[in-house]
Amino acid sequence: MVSECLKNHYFCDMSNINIRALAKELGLSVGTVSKALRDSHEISAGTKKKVQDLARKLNYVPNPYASSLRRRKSKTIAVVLPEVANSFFSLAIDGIEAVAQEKGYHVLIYLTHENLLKEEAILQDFQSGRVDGVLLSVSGQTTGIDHIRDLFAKDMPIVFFDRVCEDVETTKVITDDFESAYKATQFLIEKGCNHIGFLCISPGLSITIKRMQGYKKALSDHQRAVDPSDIIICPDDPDKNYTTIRNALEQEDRFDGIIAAIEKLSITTYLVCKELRLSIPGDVKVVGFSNLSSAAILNPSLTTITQPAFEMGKAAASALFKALKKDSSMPANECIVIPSTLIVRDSTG
Amino acid sequence: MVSECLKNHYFCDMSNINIRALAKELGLSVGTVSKALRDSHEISAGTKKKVQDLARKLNYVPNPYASSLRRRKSKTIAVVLPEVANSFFSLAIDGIEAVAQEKGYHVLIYLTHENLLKEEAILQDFQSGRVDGVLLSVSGQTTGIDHIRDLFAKDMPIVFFDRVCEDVETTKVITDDFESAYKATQFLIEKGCNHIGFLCISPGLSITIKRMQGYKKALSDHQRAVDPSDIIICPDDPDKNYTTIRNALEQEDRFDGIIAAIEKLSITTYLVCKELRLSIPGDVKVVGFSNLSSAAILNPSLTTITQPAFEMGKAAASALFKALKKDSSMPANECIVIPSTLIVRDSTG
DNA sequence: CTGAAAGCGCTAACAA
DNA sequence: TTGTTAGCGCTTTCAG
Repeated sequence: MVSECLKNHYFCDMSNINIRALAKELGLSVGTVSKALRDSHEISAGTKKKVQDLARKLNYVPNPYASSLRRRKSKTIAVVLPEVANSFFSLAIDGIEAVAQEKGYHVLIYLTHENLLKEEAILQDFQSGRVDGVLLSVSGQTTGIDHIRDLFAKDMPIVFFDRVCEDVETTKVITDDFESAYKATQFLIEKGCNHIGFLCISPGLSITIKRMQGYKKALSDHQRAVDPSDIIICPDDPDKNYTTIRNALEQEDRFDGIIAAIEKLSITTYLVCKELRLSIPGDVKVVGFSNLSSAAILNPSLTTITQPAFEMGKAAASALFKALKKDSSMPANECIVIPSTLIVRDSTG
Repeated sequence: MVSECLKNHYFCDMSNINIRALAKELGLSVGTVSKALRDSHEISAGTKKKVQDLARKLNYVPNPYASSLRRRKSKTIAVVLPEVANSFFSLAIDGIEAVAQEKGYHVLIYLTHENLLKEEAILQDFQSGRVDGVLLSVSGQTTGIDHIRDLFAKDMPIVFFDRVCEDVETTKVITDDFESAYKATQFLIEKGCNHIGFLCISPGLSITIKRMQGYKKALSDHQRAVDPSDIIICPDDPDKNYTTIRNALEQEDRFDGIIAAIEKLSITTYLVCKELRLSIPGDVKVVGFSNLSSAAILNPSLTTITQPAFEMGKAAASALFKALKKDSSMPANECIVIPSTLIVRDSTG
């Protein structure tokens, strides 16, 4: 029977029910109760049941911070991203969260807004042991990797996804950026394009480099000259990149084919073409790296290289949890490649 | 000078530098160091400087869990959402994160996937004190609110945004759903529509109800009968809601105007119209509640009611932090309404 | 202004 | 199988 004392306590502030209260109530020690709650094999079935029943009855919820402090494990991972208002990252988060929820982990989210200083500050904080592992897609400004190495050197498991750093020896989940860009470029060549532009944003990013390489390789494999001025590096600002793309398309010898290496650049390209009354695909054919759910109903529908965002999120999270399980072991130094799909629609004729 | 002992320790595992190590090194007590680090007024400027300098030099990072355990504050908030692969919620997270980062708070993210059981489990966990406050946008299945009340009753500050529960006396950040739907409906009437359909998903949701009321009121204010069968409740499944909408548009007396109360239903409507060779806006005019960045380049461009998602996220987070600052006080029982904008484009002729 | 000491709630040796 | 105890690292009285 529940004592008066405890009852009152219970009605006053349920959240103050702790292991000690349960122990006192049952005439057991805190150690026994702790083990019973964790379903330890060294506790008798009867005791376990009594403890668990009372815990449920009193709505006992363990204090995660006490547990984390003691066990040096937080059951929490961090996801560090450039931004979230972007279909790729949104879907990736969905995938990550699905796996984390299944494993009973909590997910802290941090946005760098493509700012290296923020990224550094965020990773620095993880030295505190706030999280057990990190899923990271680096900012567009991230060239140096000291801040990542620092954290990694202290045995923090880090798994990269999409925007990776080759130089850190850990698991990286990526899509086949080189091949996709190659395929897209080749496709535009086959469709008769003679002057194919490559639009990108952060030129230092792994994905940008790979995509650019795929683009260049496809051109040279098809006996096309690679003109550096066909690679347009846009500023990461909606208005400015509108101007940049507009300038490019106002040239005498403008592109008749465009590869937009980033989702938002496809949209800007469409807007510029509308403004300049250039027909897609008549005057310019467009392929975009994109996960837009609305790609099919754009005007015209957009040919995309669609990345397996959800799967990449899941794969990254799974790789991290694999490392966390056999604890004190770091993620394998491997690259998991999940292929993208070229979905042909009307923007390429 | 740093002692040999500490030096070795330092090189082995930086993260094990704690307050005690700093204290020992400086010949101070842990209490003094703790206060110096928190810039307490009861510590001399000289001592503070010495402590802070050493902390920086040794790259000391405080253990957040020890601090949380002791202070019963986690400096962490939770964001509980139905999903994230959705432009509204993505933008809202951006807004929330911006405020949280500024205030030095951490953000845990949880997705309910529109599932009430998950929502209950997630909120139940918060009883542990894992977070200092909760930003919540309820699932489509959430009709009962006992799980929310339970948490709220234990003094957990909760701020609702977008999908709110009227019955919980706390801050709610919403947009003017009734007025927006009214405006959209009126606009379609003015454009000559005689048979306006209202497409929605979760009929129990505050936003759905308000939008539906706005739709009905506009109809009756313009002497139109409100036919319940003009309100189409779609299942929350891409394939099924395609079928539902298709059925509706295959009727003899099909709609000549549609209000899509949810972003994804606009996209489905477009796909169905394409399939059935119905012209937008010729045969059917469409207005969608949507934050799609691609709305302007759809075929045809989509007239939208665009919600101030980012601002709503910021406002909700700000309201929560306001309550957290003057601690032990709960968020005001008020409704912050941030208006949406009707952006007229080609889908309404 | 600084130090000593008592915990926050939980876990994990080690004893019994 | 259960109990005892010593902390995890930090904060916060209260004394000095």
